[in-house]
Amino acid sequence: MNLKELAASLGLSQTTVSRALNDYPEVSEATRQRVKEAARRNNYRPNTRAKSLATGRTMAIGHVIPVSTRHEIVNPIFADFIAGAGEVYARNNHDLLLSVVPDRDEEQAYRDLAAKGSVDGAIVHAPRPEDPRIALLSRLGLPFVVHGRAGVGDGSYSWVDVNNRRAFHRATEFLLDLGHRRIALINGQEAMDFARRRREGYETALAERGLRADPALMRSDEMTEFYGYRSARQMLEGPQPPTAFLVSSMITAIGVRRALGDMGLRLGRDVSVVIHDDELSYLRNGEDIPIFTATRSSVKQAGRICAEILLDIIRNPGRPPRHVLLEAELTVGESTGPAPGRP
Amino acid sequence: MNLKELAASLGLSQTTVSRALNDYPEVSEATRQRVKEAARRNNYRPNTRAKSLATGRTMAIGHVIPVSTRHEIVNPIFADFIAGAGEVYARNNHDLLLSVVPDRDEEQAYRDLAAKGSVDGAIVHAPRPEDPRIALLSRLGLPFVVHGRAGVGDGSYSWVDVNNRRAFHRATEFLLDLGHRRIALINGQEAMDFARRRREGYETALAERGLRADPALMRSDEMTEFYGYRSARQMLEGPQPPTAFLVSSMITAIGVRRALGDMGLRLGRDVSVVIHDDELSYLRNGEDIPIFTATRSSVKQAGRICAEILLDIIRNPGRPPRHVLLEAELTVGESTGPAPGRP
DNA sequence: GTGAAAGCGCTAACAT
DNA sequence: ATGTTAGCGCTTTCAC
Repeated sequence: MNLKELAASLGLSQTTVSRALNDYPEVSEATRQRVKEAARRNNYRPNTRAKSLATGRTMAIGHVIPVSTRHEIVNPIFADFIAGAGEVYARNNHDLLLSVVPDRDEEQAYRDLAAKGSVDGAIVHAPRPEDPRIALLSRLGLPFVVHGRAGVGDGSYSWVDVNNRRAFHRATEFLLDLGHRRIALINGQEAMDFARRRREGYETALAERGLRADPALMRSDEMTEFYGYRSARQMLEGPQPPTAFLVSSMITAIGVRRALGDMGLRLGRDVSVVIHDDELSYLRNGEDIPIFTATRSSVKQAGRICAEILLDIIRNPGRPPRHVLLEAELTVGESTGPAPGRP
Repeated sequence: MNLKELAASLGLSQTTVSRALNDYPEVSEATRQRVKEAARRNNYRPNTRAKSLATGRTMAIGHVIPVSTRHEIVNPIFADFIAGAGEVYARNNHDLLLSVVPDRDEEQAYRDLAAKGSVDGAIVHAPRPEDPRIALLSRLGLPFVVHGRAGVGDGSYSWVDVNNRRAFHRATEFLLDLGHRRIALINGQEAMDFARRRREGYETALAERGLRADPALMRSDEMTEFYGYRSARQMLEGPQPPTAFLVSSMITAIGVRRALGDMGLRLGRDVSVVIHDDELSYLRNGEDIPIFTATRSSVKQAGRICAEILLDIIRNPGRPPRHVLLEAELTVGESTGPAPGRP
């Protein structure tokens, strides 16, 4: 059923029906009721294409998900973020347009979104330092919000990020307080902004206690299970093994734990592990994770906030950019132990 | 730049330009070249809204992702499936419209997609037995493909599924061949079609060797890590512990492995674990998983196939429904061992 | 308070 | 081979 038919069935003009449905004040209350009731009865929904053509607003937001040409697997972060954002869109009658593109032609994807006029705004995922997409979107005049930061010119656009620096700072402090002195950092690729910040937090916390980060205890790579396993084994078999690990992702932490298992080491007795990740609520029930910061649910929250800011920007252009820094929760589980040989 | 402006800049009518760009045969080759070149230069993209209004085709596919009202986390399966489907859409110039809805009003979401005319077809995720969405979509006349099966009337619509029955049948046989007799099944909720099929495969394989499934070794629940931990501990502490586990998801398997670790049991020596899951390529590098069937990448493949079938249905209405049953790969890792006390 | 008519950007039937 | 025109379903002036 379309507007024309609905109007005909009511003996009214399309105009009046449209106005009634869109809550224009000049329609009489009686008419409005009658129209709305009929619309409900007929499960009438205005055709979004026609509506957006007429209004110039698409009521849709674009998300561009880069998929690695090297891996089959998609980062589950995207799923949670999008779930959060999708919630907000649904509440605000917006659609979510998802473009899955090989990571090399991400830019063209944004260019297309703008040129085809299919969205009112876009979300930028996984920004890299000096990310060209940001300049591009500014140039195109397409409203956008970044999940994370690109490092430079962060003040000129809106972003929502987790306070990675502080999360790792606090986690490191926590381990230091337990008496640990040799704390390993198994980090993500430093090409990613968040990994750089995590390292800074870690190094700063050490420095504040007069300690220097030991390069032998630091790794930076793509966060796979095997990377965690390999790194942990190498370090633990080294001359001065760590007594604690800071790990950047759950899947990598699983690898670390496998290494511990293979070497007969036990969490909370021989070694402590801290994980910063956004997937951990998966494991939470089990309570076997000594400490962790941030959860995948906080990513969902980031998705919600990004979406809300973007919708706000679209509704109120010209406002100054907004920045939200989410604090990661630091949770301490039962099996966290002091450094071996300490009280 | 829109069609009008492009046409004006070329001194041609909109019609000719439109025809040239859409490869209509009646345009002269010279004109076509000239038009296409100008379009390229100006980064012209037809406005999708206008186009779909004019053609009646939206060139968009809807995916409805139900999010549990109980959990924050989104099943990563969706992400991989959508990545696969998205690839196909991109190749075929289709958009992907994602609706994130609370699992209780999924049906309304499909109803809306149809009424708002925002998509040409839809994918049905995670079908349940006698899923009402299937009847609904048939009634609405919206083309659709189901990822999985709803159990009854499977012949009447198109679906793509993994052969869960056979996967579990083979995995069980494999363990039986290793000498295992007490094989535990830690399954998903039987409200899900795939879980039922997995159990059938398991039971059949046992029956074929004259064994009966022991209810004490079977569990069915939502697949969390703690569920795996709890189930494994209970069984292993019971009077007749299992020597092998068939586990329905990676995260649950992590729980099982934690239980083994806590009890001082080792994989491939004391216990074997088989995992059927779609997330396992995560762990694959590490090669510590004795056996597994299907991988998350096969879900991506399922996404591709679903998308291709759907596009085909849209292009060629009235063809008989198509059914694709993907065989799960069965991979055997190094640490798979014979049943304890056997050669 | 309601309606007629124009127009959003495109395609497609109908000229020529 | 190219152009004119109508129309997709809606919103939005403008008129009454």
